[in-house]
Amino acid sequence: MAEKVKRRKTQAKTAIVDILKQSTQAMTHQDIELALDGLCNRVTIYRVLDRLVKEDLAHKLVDVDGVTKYLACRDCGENHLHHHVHFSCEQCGELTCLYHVVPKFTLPEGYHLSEVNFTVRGDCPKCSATSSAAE
Amino acid sequence: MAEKVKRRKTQAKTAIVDILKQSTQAMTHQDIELALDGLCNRVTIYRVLDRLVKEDLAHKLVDVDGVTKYLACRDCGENHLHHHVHFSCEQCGELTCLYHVVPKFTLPEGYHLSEVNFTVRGDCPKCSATSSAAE
DNA sequence: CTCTTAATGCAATTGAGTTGCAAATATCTT
DNA sequence: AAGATATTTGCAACTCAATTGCATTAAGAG
Ligand SMILES: [Mn+2]
Ligand SMILES: [Mn+2]
Ligand SMILES: [Zn+2]
Ligand SMILES: [Zn+2]
Repeated sequence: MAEKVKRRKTQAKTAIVDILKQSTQAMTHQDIELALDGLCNRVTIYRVLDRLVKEDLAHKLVDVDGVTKYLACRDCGENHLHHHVHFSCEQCGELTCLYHVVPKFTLPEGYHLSEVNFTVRGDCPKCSATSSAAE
Repeated sequence: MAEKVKRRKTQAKTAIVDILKQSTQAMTHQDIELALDGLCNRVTIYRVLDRLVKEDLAHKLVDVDGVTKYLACRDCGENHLHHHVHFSCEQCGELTCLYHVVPKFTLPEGYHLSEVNFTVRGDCPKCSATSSAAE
């Protein structure tokens, strides 16, 4: 029943994967478009990103403010679950994975977990350093 | 420096607060519009909701899929922090607060927390019950 | 009741994301 | 290498949530 689609290695896909891999933080569609500098069409970026997510090469995250961002899949293991915390900086706006911060919790009876999205907002080390220095 | 704005008690605001308070789950703008049944303009709903959030009478949440939802503020204490888990059902789509589920975690040095958004996706008790009964 | 200003309605606009379709191109087959 | 085939792309048009400007309405203070 599962349609087997033969993926192709294209210029746009290669470029986008490279850009995502080079970034330490999650990127918006717009970030990527800017980085690509006209290499391909806006729509193509959306479509490539969709494919990357399907192929488990990238993750699609929604930030606390509703902004959709993409992240290269690194060492996520089998299921590509993000059990760790994502940190969203209120000052510089960057969204990063805190791979080592894995919250502990227990769901009540009857709830069945399939995915987790734990985002913490605040000031990142960089920004809290500069803002406290300014005082 | 803080602008003191004198809020007014209007028909739209009262109705929207009532609707939010009666709901056990977070509601979208559309849900609210439907419940209001033409009582006021679409834009007014957006503006009232913004005000309610500013006045700490409601919370604005973004679901895992990017859908914005609103929730009446109940016993949130002083700072209105949602340290508990929000559960988002993949089947019925409802988003609810699991007030008793508060994850434990520790941020690394240098990170300063101001807000938390922890959403768990999966099947709610209602939906997991009916789907296992169907097998 | 009168005055001030917050709140509303309406029409137009923005911006992210999607869709249909024809043209381009990656990959497979001879 | 050339041809066949299905994927990928570009473009234009579209959808849908949310925002904005502005004239009008209506809280609520005095
Ligand atoms: Mn992954
Ligand atoms: Mn609250
Ligand atoms: Zn920062
Ligand atoms: Zn459910």
